[in-house]
Amino acid sequence: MSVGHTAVTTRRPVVWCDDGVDCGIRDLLNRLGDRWSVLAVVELAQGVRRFRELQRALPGISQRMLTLTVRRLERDGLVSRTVHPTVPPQVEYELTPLGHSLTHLVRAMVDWSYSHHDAIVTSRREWDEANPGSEIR
Amino acid sequence: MSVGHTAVTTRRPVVWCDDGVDCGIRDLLNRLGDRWSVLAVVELAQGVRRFRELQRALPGISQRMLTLTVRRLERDGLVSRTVHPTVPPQVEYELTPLGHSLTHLVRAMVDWSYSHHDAIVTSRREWDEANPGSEIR
DNA sequence: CAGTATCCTGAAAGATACTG
DNA sequence: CAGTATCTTTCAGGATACTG
Repeated sequence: MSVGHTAVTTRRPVVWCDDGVDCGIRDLLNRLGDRWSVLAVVELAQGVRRFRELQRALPGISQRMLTLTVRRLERDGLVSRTVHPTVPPQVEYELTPLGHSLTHLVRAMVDWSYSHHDAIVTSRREWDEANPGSEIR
Repeated sequence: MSVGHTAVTTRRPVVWCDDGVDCGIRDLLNRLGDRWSVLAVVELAQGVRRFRELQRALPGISQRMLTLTVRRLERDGLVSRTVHPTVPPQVEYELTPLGHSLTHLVRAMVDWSYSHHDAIVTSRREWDEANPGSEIR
C-alpha cells in the first residue's frame, strides 16, 4: 500500500492512504486537538508528575478533565501511570518512549505559536476591521 | 518578559508566560485542533486550490464547514483568497508565507502519526482489553 | 490524594435548502 | 461555482457532590 503524501505526482488528498483509510493523522489530531492533552504532554516532558502537580500545572483544568486526559494519553501509550499503594494514595505519571518521541513535535508547535502569535493576532485584527459584523471568529 | 519554556529550572507550567498569559499555543490548537484545518493546510501545501477542489480533497466535509475552515484560516493569515470575477465564479485559495511556515510542522505531524499509528492502535487494544467496560475512549 | 458519579450547557459540526 | 441561511444534533468540557 502506497501513501499519498509520499508522492508529489498526485493531486489526491495527501493525508489519506490509497484505500481511503486514514493513516493516523485524524487519531493524532483527535487526541492532541482537545483542550488539555498537549499542555499535559508539555508538562510531563519536564519529568514525572503526580496527579495534583499536573492539575496545578494546568490552571483551569477540572479534576474530571485531568482524569480523562491522562487516561486517554495512557490508553494511547503516550503516558504511563504508576500507583504507589500508600495512604494517602500516590500516583505518578510519566511519558513513555512513545510519548517522548512526540515532544519534539509538541515543542515545535509551542515554538511556532510563540514565534507567530503576534502575526496571527495582527492578521485577525485587520481581517475583523475589513469584515465588520462577520460571524467568523 | 521571560517565557517559562525557555527555563529548565522552573517547575511552573512551561507553555504559559510569567504573567500567566497564554503565549499562543492555545490559539494554534484551537485552529489546528478542529476537524478540518490541518487537512486543508496539508492540501494547500501542494499548491493553489479552488473551492471545489478543496472540497473534493477533503472527503466528508460539508460546504458550510469548508467555508468556515478557509475563512478562519484566512482570518489568521495562513491562507489567501483570490476571487476571479468570472461566470461562473472562480475563487482560489493559497497558503501565505505564514501558512507555508506551518507546513513543516504539519508535515512533521503527519509523518509522526503515520510512523506511530500502529503503536497507538496496539496500545489502545491492549488497554481496552485490560480495562473492560471502561468509559474511556 | 486521587479519583468517580451525575448533571448540564455551549460550541462545533452536520443536514438541508436556497442564490448571485 | 462558490457560497448563505437555518435548523438540528452531538458531545467535549465544566460544575458539583461524593469516596476509598
